Amino acid sequence: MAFPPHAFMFQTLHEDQNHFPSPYSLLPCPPQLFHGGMFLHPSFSFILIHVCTFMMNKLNQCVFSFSGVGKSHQEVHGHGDDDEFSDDDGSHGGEKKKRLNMDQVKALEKSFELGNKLEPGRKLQLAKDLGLKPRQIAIWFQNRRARWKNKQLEKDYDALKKLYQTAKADNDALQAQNKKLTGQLLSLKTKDSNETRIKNENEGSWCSNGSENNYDMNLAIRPAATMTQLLHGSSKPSLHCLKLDQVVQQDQSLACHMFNQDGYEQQGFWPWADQSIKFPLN
DNA sequence: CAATTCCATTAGAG
DNA sequence: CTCTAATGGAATTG
Repeated sequence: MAFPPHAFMFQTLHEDQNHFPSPYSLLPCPPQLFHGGMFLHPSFSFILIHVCTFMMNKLNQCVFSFSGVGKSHQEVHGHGDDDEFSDDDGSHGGEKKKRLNMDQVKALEKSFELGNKLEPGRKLQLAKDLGLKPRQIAIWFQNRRARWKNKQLEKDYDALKKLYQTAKADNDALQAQNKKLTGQLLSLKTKDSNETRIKNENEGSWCSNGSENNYDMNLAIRPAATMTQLLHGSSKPSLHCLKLDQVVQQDQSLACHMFNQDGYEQQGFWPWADQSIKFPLN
């Protein structure tokens, strides 16, 4: 069998729903019971449904209760209820889809607020109170849960969007600050190198004079280079012999290490975070 | 394993 | 068009 008999029967009916009432709202028993699980020729199914529909229309005029009907496909899939085939809402054979009225929706909404899961007892009570089939109550709750979930997703999305925008604004501010500080650093280095050159021209090479006094003095007037030494833990006098481009290169790499590629400060990079080390900017 | 719920989808009403 | 009642298969639950 290429497809289940039930599916075939439903398809046959579904395509003709303009002419015939919805099969599941009419069948007094599940499709399987009509053909006992055997494949039916389309025309045979068709005739059976006609007969069934006719019988149901007749039956719908009477009071009936199917308490002893066997488990249907619908029931297995939660689509069946004990009064599945009653016509409590006054519609005729389910030929037209009918929207629930305001009072029914109000009552269902109220019940949904109490709990979005529908217990069997509540389902039956609601169905009785609102003049609907229990199946309709179950479907309404199912669809209502789906709507609630969609709303919730939208809310979550909005909340995440706000968080992102806040984080982005913070990041932009930090990037701007980073750029500003890098600029300041660069100007300090330029100033420093100019002063060093002038000093060298006036006094000759201080590199040959390795006295501690000179070293201390240079610490005071070469903040950028000094910072590099402090951060790299180097106090060797030989550093003083660095050429200008070497100093710039070193401090540029320092600036790069201070922040990662995204402009975020590298955690644990700043040594003075714990030791309150300060260095002169001017 | 039966009942229930979820999910994607269809189709009718407005 | 949108909204929602309804379907049916898959997944979950007890």
